[in-house]
Formats: sequence, C-alpha cells, structure tokens
Amino acid sequence: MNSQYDADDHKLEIAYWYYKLNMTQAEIAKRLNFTRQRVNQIIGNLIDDGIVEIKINGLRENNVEMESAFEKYFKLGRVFIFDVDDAENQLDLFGQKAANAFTQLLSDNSIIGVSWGITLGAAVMKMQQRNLSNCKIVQMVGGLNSDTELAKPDEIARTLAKKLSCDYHLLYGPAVVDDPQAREVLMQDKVFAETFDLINRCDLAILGVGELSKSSTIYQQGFLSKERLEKLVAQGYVGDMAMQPFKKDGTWETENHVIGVSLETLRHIPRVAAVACGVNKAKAVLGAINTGCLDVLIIDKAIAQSISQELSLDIDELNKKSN
Amino acid sequence: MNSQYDADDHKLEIAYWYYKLNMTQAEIAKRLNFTRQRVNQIIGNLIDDGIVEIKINGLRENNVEMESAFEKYFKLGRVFIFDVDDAENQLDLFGQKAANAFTQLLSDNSIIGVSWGITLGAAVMKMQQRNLSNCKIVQMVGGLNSDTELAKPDEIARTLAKKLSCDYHLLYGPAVVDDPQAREVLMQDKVFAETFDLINRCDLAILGVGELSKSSTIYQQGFLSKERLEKLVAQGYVGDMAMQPFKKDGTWETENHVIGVSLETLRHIPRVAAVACGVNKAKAVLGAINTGCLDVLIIDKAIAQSISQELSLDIDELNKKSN
DNA sequence: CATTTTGTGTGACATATGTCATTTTACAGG
DNA sequence: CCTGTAAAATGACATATGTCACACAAAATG
Repeated sequence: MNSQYDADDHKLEIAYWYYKLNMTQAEIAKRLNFTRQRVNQIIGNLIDDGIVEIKINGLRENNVEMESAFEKYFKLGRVFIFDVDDAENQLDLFGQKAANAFTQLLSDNSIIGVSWGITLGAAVMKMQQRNLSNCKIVQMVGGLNSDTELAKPDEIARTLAKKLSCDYHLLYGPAVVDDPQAREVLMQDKVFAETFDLINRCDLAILGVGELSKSSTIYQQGFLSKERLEKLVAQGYVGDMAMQPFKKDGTWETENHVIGVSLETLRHIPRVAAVACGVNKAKAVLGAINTGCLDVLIIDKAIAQSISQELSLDIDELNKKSN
Repeated sequence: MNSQYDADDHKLEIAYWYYKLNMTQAEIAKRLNFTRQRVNQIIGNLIDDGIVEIKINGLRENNVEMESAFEKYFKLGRVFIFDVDDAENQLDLFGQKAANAFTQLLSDNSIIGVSWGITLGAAVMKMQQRNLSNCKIVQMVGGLNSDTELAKPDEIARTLAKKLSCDYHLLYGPAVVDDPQAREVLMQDKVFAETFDLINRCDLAILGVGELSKSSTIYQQGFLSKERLEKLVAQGYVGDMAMQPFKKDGTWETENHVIGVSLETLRHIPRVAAVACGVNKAKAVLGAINTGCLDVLIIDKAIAQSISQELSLDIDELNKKSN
C-alpha cells in the first residue's frame, strides 16, 4: 500500500515518536497505516541507518567496553576489569572490588571451592557479611605454611565460610609433596574421599592466578624449588592456578607433586572465577584463560591492557553487534 | 541484598549492556543478582539520570516536533505541518503532501464526507489511485458555481470517489440560499434525507478552512455578499469550514443560509480533518481548532509558526514527557 | 524502643516486541 | 497478458517489558 519511499520519509517521525514520545510500535503503525511488523522492522534499523544515536555518558571512565570485548573474544561468562591506580593500597583496593565481584557470583545452596593466594585472600577478607547458610565452602588445595596468614587455603576457606555464615570443609593434607609416590598414596586414602567428592561437585570455584618467576609468591614462599621453577620456565610454563602450572597456550602436563584440585577437574566445575592483579601477571593470566578452565575473570586494568595490546585487540570492533 | 550504592555503580554497565549489547533485562538481572523488575526500573530512569542520551539526526529539518507539540497542546489526534517554500507551486506542493496525509487517514469500509475549497480540491486531485471500493463518498455542502472546477464540492466528491474506486453520493441542492425560509423548507425535504443520514454517519470528513476577508475564496467567488461578510467580520468571525463561519474562540451561532453539514454535526463525526495553506489563514485555523470539531489538522509551516508565535508556544517544553 | 519510611524482593499479569511461515500485492520483463 | 520476484500484509507465537499488589528488611525518625 505504501512504497519504500514512504517508509524512508517516515523514519524520522517514527524515531521521534518511538524514542522521544514513547509511543508503542502498534500506535505508530496505526497512525501510518503500516503493519506493526513493518514499524518494528524500521525501528530495528534506525540505528544502523544513522538516524538514531544512543550515547552513554561516562563510558570511558569505566571499563565496561573492555570487559564485554574480553567476554566475547575469550568466550568467558563474565570479565571484571578494575582500576587500581593507587599503587600504595593496590591489594586493598583490588581486593575490595574483587569482593564486590564475588558477591555477584554467589548464590545460596552452592558448594564453593577455594584455592589460595594473597590476592584471593585479600578479596575474601573484604567481602561483606551475608547469610548464605546453605552454602558449603571446600578447600581445594592442601595446606601450606605461608607467611601471609590470609594467603593460606585453609584460612581463606574458613574466612569465607564466616562471611557467608556457612559450613566449610578443609583438605587436611599438604599442598605439595616432594615425592610423587607419596602423593599417589595420599590421594588414594579414604580421608580425602569426601573432600574430593565435594570438590568434584563444586558449583563455583574461586582461585588466584600465579605467575612463575623468582618474584612470584609460589617461589618466594618456597612452595616451589629453584630447580623445579627453572625447569618449568624452561618448558614454557607461565603461571599456575591452585598450584597447577600451565603454559602460555593453556596446555599442561599432569602435575604429580600437588595435592589438590586438578585443572582437569576445574574444567568441569560450572563456574570458575580467577582473580589476578598486577601487570607482571599478564602472561600468566593469558595462559590461564587459554586452559579453558575459566568462566569468570577478575583482573586489574594493567593486565587487561597488556593482554589487549599483545593480541592487538580492537575493543570497539569486538563490540559491534555481530553477536 | 544490594545497597543503593551498588545500583548507582551499576547504572553505566546496565546502560551499556542494554542499549549497546542488546542484552535483555532478565539477562542483566541475572548477572548482577538483581531482580528483573529492579533492572527495569533502573533502565527506565537512565535517560532522566542523564546517563543515556538518544539523539535523532535531522529532526530539525522536519516538523515532527512541532506537529507533536500541536497535537498535545490542542488535543488533536494528528497534526501535519508541511514546508511549502516554493511560492510558485505552493498549491501543487501542499496539495501533494496533504494528499499523502489523507492516505494515512483512509481505510476501507468507511463513509467519507467532503466539503469544498481550492486547497481541498488540490489535495484530492493529487491522491494516488487506490482500491477502497467499500468506501462511500458523500458531499457535505450543496453545489456552487465556482470558477475553479476542482473547488466545487460535487467535483471533489466525484474525483475522490474515482481515486478510491468507490461510490459517491451528491447533495443535490445549492450551497447557499438567500432566504432562510427557503433553506428551512429545502432541508426538510425528503430528497435530502438519505444524504444527511450519510453525513451523520460519516467516519471521516475532510474539509478546508477558509478565512473571512475580501481576498477569501468564499467572497471572491461571490458565495458571500459584501454585506454579510462585513457583518460577520464585525461580529468577530474569522473563518469558515464547510461554509459555516466561526469566531476566533471557536464559537458560532447557527447559520441559516447554508445547506450542508453543520458544525454541530461535524463535532460528532469521529475523524474530521481540515486542510489550510497560507499564512493569511492562520487566524481562521486557530478559530477552527477552537471549535472542537477537528481531529486532524493539515497545515503549512507558515500557519504553524504564526499560531505558535501568537500563543507563545514552547515546542520543546510541550514535548517533555509529562504525558 | 517502637514506628514510619524507603528500597527491594516476589509473584502475577497485561502489553509490547521480535520473529516466522504463509499469503497478497505491486511491479518489471518477457 | 502472463509470470517471476520483491515488498508488504497477515496470522500466530514465544519472549520481553512494564506494572501491580504485597511482603520484608534495613534505615531513619520520633
């Protein structure tokens, strides 16, 4: 009844009526003697046509765009990127923000596995007190004597449980043993049966990403010998999660010194969230992403920018509505 | 569960996800552990909050804003305002655009009453050929011998009927009689019974607005004597529709020289559309609006601006979403 | 300490929107 | 005049959105 020409002619008024006067598509259709579907289609193209522009003020101060781009590029469920400019309180600041991020991931009636690390500890400590009493926290790697109280997995598990007012279950074994044979024996022992059963049934796992270098916690604290560190680095390993090392491309050989969750197991946990802060962890984070274990990534802007640069990501391009 | 503070914090990402990534409100709610309703409410305020701005390019070249403002201010169903800058072809240009406007008002199975006038004639002539064969056109004022063929009501009725491929019904009487007595007699006559029945049952009436001055068609063509014109003007009359004069405030006394539809009858026709072109008709149009007979107004920009100026209308203000 | 107030969560519901498969219509060549 | 094709209308649905009334809990008030 009406030609293409008419439609062009009417785009402006449709835009105005719909976006400014909040008329419904049906009302507009009635006015123009169009079908509702046709109006719907025209409105759907208004932005592409350049007739309507939607501007979101203050986007650049935020990292939303970069977060979304990462989610899309790496096929992650959720990415949080935080500014932590204040080098002084970096850990505190990042911890606080990561804690807020965790808040969004938690829901009642879930089994939550925790790993270890300074960053993870800082985040858990900053979490708000809540009442998720039907959750259960489970320690996913064995105990280790860290200088920093809150980096210890058992301590993290306990603290988190307190925050959520729920029960927790510890892994009563050492994180690292020297002799693979010893590990083998221990892992088979029935004491761990329930623990590993819980780990396997986790709904959510939260862990830190560690780098592999002489300045890394894992080395500094002596959980990794100089020889093993050098060997791993030589083999191309770049980081670890829950003490399990991986290479830059995300591959790994099964570890036989660590008592705790394996990367293979992590892979089957529906929601795995990793935190990392500090640009020196960029390479490790990239490797962590590549393992395919992660669903949620919580990092600071420095890491994000470093990764983005290394891969020459075009943030704007990625967010084009290609879906 | 989440404080006000959180919501503020999340507005930006909600805006981005909703407007740029086209996520649904439910998806967003899930991400943030909000209820869908809360996200809905936040999104509803995004524009007021100044976080989201919607810009429609090229609005000013159009008259949409002014049209909407008029609709709101005068409580009209629809207002069309057309640019007719080319003084040369003013009638042609305006006629063409008015014809398009009519197109939007027409639907099949309706009784359509027509009046008379140069502008109306021009518009009807420019209408596209269509197939609305279940419509019926009815002439709403008696015949008159105009110089301009297409200003005559019967000619307009016939032409429109041809355009719509439908039947038409003429009013076989004079438009104006000198003696009120004669009019009385004629109006009672059974010949007109069917005609006036049709007029009363009109779904749509289209008519022109005339001014009352020495340069007006109604006077020039001699349908109104000098004496009557001067008397009417002296009494405050400013214009006519279907030969029925009205004052600036929209009031009128019943006319007793004209054979045709009364303003009172027009008032009860669901959709009455009036056309007018040329700034000299501004005052008449304002009066026409004030009669309360009109639902649709089709005018040129000059008239619109004149009226807007006289009433000191603030277009932008009117279109604020006060509803 | 009791009591409003305010913000949120919940469940229910009416509308609005997006999408498809199918039919009509309008139009361009043959 | 016939026929293929592209644009629109139609009818039917599944989702998404806007809005209630109501219940709760935390914060503010007296």
